[in-house]
Amino acid sequence: MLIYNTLTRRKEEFKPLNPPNVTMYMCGPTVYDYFHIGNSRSFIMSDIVRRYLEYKGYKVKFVMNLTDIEDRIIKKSNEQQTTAEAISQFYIDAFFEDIEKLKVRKADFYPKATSHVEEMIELISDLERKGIAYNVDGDVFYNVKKFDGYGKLSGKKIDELEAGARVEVNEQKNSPLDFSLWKKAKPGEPSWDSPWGKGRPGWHIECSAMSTKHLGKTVDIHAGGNDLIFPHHENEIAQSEGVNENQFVKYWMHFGFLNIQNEKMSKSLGNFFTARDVLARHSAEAVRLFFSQTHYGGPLNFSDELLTSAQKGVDKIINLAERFEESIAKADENGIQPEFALKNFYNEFETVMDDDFNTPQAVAVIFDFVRAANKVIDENPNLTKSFLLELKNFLAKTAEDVLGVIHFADLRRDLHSSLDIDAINKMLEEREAAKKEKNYKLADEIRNKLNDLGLIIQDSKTGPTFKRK
RNA sequence: GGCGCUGUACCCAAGUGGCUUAAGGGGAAGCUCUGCAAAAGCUUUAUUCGUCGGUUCGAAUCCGACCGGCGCCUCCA
Repeated sequence: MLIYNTLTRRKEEFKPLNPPNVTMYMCGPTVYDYFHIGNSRSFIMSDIVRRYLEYKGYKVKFVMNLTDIEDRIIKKSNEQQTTAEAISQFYIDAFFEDIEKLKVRKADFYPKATSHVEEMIELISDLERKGIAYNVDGDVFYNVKKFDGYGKLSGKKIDELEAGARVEVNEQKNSPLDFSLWKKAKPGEPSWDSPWGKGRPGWHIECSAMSTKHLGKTVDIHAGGNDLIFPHHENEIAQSEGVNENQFVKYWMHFGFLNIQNEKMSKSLGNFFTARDVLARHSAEAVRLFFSQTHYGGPLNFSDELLTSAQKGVDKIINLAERFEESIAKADENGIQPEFALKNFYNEFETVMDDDFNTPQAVAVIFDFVRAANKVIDENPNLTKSFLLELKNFLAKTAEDVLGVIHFADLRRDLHSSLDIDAINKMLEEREAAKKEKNYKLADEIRNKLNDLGLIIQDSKTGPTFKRK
């Protein structure tokens, strides 16, 4: 399978270090606020990458960091007159709630920055010993010129960056490009003891330290949003490879932005919706299908209309899933087992996903399957149970397990929770009777009543069925 | 200024040299089924891929120029 590697700007054959094991590190949230729907794109797409690797038989160890010490957290804690810890814990809880609602699978481990200060100090000390880091009165900086490969990920050259001159001027730094490894404590800030005095770690150092500690010196995949390429990931490479001679990351993956009216959605521009706001209006499945319908690397515009269209697509898949559930319940092994190119659908799905996770084409394969499956059910009233189960399994393995755009367990729950099935069946029988007497007025009245209960009635050759609106 | 992404139907979007005289979803229109609906199926909806040139037997796909949109270079998924 091929993965586009930001480092080489090419699609490369994916060869993990120790197959079938795969190590994957994803840059997680800074927990100073609820995350927005743009952030969700990275979380969901990395989730899909991880799920597909598992589909392929890899054993993935997936680690996502939680940045729980950072300027914005400190600022908020001062504003609210509480501790940084209280702020970060509040938003960590919120993060897990939202991630669960988005049906993003939990990482194997969520290391917190504040639990790894010791490891970060060690790493900074190593850099200092090697003459790469320098201490200026309690602030420690990374000397960018001491690392030959600086700029290799983002394609930047040190000279040009300096010419750019948008870098903040800090008299203490040797060069404006040098970045903070350790920040000297200011009054009222949380701090830790270190060889350089009280202070707190810089932002970039945490990922180097935690990735190495939990996944080893070389990680197979390191992922994050496009905006992390520079400086964050560039600096991670400088830190980790400055200390360890071996390669820090084999495959760098970066996710495109979610835009609003062609502008990047971001907190600073104020043009964002939180994930929880969006999930109040749309299903997680619609959000996931919406993201899956475009390639992970490019930009994508967000709007409620687009999510509504995605929901229509989800409904189409759900409809088929419900047909499966109903027909499987009724079916046995006395029936027809027609020709069906199931193997081709699997092959197609894998071929396109193997090509750098081409989820839009994978979605297309699923919709092709939906049409073909509907057709075979239409044309054959008595299919065998095993045949139907095989078809259902395709949806379960692709649409559910990999893309997460449908969930069979939710279907059953939706149908059977908080509904008086007996009463509904009784109303349906009355309606059938009315229909037989051609008392359509009464039949429609009953249907309207069921509509008011939130049910959609569908007549079919085998009798009426119902589903939730 | 440097680096990178991007322009395909009414909307979203895949495809990066012949398998595609362009997938899939939404929308729209017609038909089948239906008491009517709904669902599903079938059919139709880009001779054309920002513009202009070039390379090639052959280009949406390669090259050049131009026009337009966006991002990073500062915290940001």
